[in-house]
Amino acid sequence: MRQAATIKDVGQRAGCGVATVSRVLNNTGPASAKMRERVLAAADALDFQFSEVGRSLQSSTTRTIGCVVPSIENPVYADAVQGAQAVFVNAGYQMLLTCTNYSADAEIHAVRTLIAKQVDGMLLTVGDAQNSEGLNLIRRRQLPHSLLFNAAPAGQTSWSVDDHAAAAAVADAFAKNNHVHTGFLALNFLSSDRARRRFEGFAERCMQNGMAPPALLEVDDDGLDLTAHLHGFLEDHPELTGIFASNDFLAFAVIRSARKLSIDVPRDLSIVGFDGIKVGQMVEPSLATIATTPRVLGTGAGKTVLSMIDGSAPPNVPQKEQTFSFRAGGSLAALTAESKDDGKVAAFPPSNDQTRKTAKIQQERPNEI
Amino acid sequence: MRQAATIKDVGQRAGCGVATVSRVLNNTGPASAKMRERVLAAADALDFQFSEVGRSLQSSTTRTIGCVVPSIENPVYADAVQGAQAVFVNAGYQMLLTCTNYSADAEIHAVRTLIAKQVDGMLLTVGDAQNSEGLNLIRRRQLPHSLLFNAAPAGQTSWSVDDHAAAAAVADAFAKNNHVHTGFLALNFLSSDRARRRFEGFAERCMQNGMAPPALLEVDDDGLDLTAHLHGFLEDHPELTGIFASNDFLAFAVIRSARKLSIDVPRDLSIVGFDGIKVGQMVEPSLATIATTPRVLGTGAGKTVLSMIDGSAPPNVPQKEQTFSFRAGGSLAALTAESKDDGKVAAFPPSNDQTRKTAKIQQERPNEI
DNA sequence: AACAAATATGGAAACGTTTCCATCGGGAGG
DNA sequence: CCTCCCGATGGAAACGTTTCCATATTTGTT
Repeated sequence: MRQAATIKDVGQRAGCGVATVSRVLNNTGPASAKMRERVLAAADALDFQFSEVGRSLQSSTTRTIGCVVPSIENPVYADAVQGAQAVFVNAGYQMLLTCTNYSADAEIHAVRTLIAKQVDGMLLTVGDAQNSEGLNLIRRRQLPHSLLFNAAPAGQTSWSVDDHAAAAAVADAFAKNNHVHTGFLALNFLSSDRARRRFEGFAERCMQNGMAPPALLEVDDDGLDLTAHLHGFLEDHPELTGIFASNDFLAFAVIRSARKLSIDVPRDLSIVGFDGIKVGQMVEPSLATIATTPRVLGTGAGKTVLSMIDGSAPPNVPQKEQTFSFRAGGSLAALTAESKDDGKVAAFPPSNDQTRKTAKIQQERPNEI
Repeated sequence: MRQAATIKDVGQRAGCGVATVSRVLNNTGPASAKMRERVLAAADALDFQFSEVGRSLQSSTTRTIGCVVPSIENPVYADAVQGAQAVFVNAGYQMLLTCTNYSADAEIHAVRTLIAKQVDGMLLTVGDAQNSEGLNLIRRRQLPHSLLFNAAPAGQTSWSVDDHAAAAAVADAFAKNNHVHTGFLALNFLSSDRARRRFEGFAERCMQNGMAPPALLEVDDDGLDLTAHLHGFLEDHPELTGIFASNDFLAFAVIRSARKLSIDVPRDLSIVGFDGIKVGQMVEPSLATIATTPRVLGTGAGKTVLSMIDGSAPPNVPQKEQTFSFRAGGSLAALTAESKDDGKVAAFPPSNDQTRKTAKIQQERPNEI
């Protein structure tokens, strides 16, 4: 039993040729009743299962789809991946998953390996869709694929959030609440075209709304403690009343750092996130954010790939405007006319002193109950 | 270029046999300088890549490892899976991922498919390790594998949190804070041996600590609104001062529902979670919980499987006691002697009556912010 | 009863590799 | 100059399937 049984073993035990075994077990072609029974019995006795690799070789199809995403620690990707995976199993496909950790090297390496493994299709989120070696390889090979969370280059299908428009909606939300001086906070700004699109959309609409151009704060470390960064940022830009974080985790990190710095959210500083992860609605203050539907995107992209494989009609990608919605939350508050006028001063009114002291103490013993 | 080139095509173009091509491209066996050059050129011109399925058939090895987990929407699994995946790529393996959504059917189906795909090993979190059809199949086939987040049956390796002891630590934390009447909240209680072990460990230690046996609240729907459940639960058990939620999301959901019911956390009700997801430390109040290290478990389990495959020495599994640690947080507060004495009355002092009324009203409009 | 037609069955090729083995050529040592 | 060896090379088998084709067996029709 150590070595798995092959179709040959079954044939031998059933006293017939391999062709017959194949026909019986696959229910393809004719077979007499007794033969059928003998084969079934033999297969059962030997715990026989067809080897997919033998099949793949002969059919030049692997019923496997490759999936490449930056990281599933981010629930946005996790949800999308899980949605796609569900679509795949339903259609009898398995999913080979690779996380690149936002590394272009890992990306191209993953694509190469998946191509060598002869995946029937591919689902991927690349760092930069305009300039991805892996993506080029896939195109050259004409492998069925769909992009996910990347803006589609002309004539390509892609399931993604309209980052540009969504970021513009954030600018509008700030404007509606009388904010003028805002900042944009990004992680992996260089290795992610998504963060860049969000910044562009945000900055553009800020201008259109007559707001100041947003200040850009880029952080590179993955640790969650932004306190020092935030402190420096606010010192450099004392007029800031709101920060747009390029994802919800970053937004949470800012809120926490603000708390440590005795800056009240939203009274002293408003925060808006991006993605709409579910904990955002469970905490106090709730997080104002762009709500997205990663699962929908994942299943859609999965179905697209499958349709390219079997030639069926692809699902319709959602209208750009339907890929997101602004979700109000307690972390974004309106600036009063007064505080709007003199900005920073209003942000730290005298009555705050008590608060600040308490906060300092907490900062020194952060893990205390 | 539509059909990928094979080694035969390369041989033809280079004017040599396939054996030579194989030797040159794999750097195995001798070859003259000119031959080497011609083969390399041909391979390059044809964009040649070896087909892994051909290789797999001949080597009866796929360099693929199967991974079966309930869901990567839970960051605990997501982290573990990503950790394992990183270990695998490093060793030149790819990972086939399947999420079962806590379904036993999906579990056995996934295992079967992965076996048919001839994975070299398997990493899995099953619903019930004592009674898993898939696990039995794997054992019968003597496939290298490791469990993850399941308690190991005798003599088996498993990378998991000591749920029992961790839950006991929660009971201790409640005891230290003078709580006597607690509840245990679980999702998927029936389909997850983890939740059951946590309940047992918790209940046992509660007894040992002279506390009341914990009340069990089981919810089955996946929606995040527990308000109605919580309300009913507290009505049935008015003496409750603390709730142990079997994971952090559930804990957040309880806190949110409590907020809707105008029950202050931690003053009126203490909450402790399980898992230690990172947002828990970013919110206010911070979440008291059992901190775990899913990534460590994932990488460990991954390495274990690899070691079983190549026969090398397996990594040491951590001591049971080192698989978790209690993390204090603002959601767990000490009961004052007074409130401890007369329980319920103190938890809902007269001044709270107003509160309770408000709560009822809010309950009728559960999704309001 | 004999023959046609249909049904059952097995042999063998093909899919893309690796690897064993045989062959072929040439240089060194006698 | 003849052997002996060693490096370079190609042929072919094997891995586990499916499927085409040929053959053998049954059934049905006159």
